[in-house]
Amino acid sequence: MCLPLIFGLIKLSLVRLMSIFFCTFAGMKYESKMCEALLESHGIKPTANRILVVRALAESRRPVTLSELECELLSVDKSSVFRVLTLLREHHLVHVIEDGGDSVRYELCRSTDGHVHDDDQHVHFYCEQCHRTFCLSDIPVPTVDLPEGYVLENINYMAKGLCPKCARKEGFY
Amino acid sequence: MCLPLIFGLIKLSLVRLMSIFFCTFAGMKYESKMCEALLESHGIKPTANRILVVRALAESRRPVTLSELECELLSVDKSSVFRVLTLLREHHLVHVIEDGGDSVRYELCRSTDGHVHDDDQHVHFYCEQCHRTFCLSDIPVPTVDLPEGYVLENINYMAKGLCPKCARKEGFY
DNA sequence: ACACAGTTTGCAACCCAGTTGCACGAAAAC
DNA sequence: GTTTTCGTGCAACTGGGTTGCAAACTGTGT
Repeated sequence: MCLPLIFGLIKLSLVRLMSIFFCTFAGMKYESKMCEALLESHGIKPTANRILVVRALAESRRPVTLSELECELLSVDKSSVFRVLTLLREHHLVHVIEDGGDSVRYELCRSTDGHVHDDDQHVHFYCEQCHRTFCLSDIPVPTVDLPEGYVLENINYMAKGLCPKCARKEGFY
Repeated sequence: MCLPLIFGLIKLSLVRLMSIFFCTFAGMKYESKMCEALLESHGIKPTANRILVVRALAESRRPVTLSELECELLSVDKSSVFRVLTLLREHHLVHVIEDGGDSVRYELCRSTDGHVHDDDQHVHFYCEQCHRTFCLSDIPVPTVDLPEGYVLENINYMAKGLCPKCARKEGFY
């Protein structure tokens, strides 16, 4: 499982320096600057780790788990990734989605105002065969009328079944 | 936390015998017989533990976690509860819902046919203040049109925010 | 009633994502 | 330059979930 043990051994600050180097290298610089700006606009000091985490989140097309981030960002310790994610969550820069797999997934909020409500709440799909979670970005979450008294904060809409690839494998089409 | 350590010490077969005794006592008998029938109708042999678990699920107005069941059914070991739940899930007698709390919750399916699709998929509400999960039984889950190729199995619709009681406490009303 | 095979159960141990305490190092404030 | 605060890595812990195994139970044939 992503060989954290092996790679853990070569988690040297060298790797970290390289990450920083690459950030300021060629086309990546802009990306990194954007992440920095994003962090600052949410009132978070843009440290190296935080930028890396935000960049990884921004670059991934799917919501990711803590351990996926850990594997991708070899230079950053799991606990640091966790703390960054917690911080981002508190500042409404990421939201979590639960797909019923073994761990929760994090996704960058696409909201423009960046505050309590996230105006990009879309439907997700969890494939019970390959255990991947898909963003159905153009399908907004349908709302319901809650009974009197409930105060809605957000909605987790998770459709489950077979993704197109697995459905084909199973002979559905 | 529900003192499992203390009570674990008095988990004697005496307790179990008493449970069985109470099941066949007065008004409880019918309840227990119903659970038995429910199990049998789904092709599951109705053992004492299974009946207890189903009964606990049936009696609870909210979806419950593994550990809640464990605390309630002192006579039954955690692993047995887990295995019963797994079995019930395989036979589509219970479904799981994820409220984003620390553990998943189990709920009896109200479907009449008892097969793959559950015709009682309703909305749930998770209170971020008191961490309770409510069944909004009369609100059916709204459906969406999935893109071509996806095969839908079921939907987890979890609204989050403040429950009426907590909303009042927070001065919303 | 008895032996036997298969099922169910409790116990203990394990797994692993998530979380926390702590001490070191970097950055900011003075 | 010194002090204070903040951020980080490391290691250990937590707790829900899961599994292996042996004992207890159930049902069947004799």
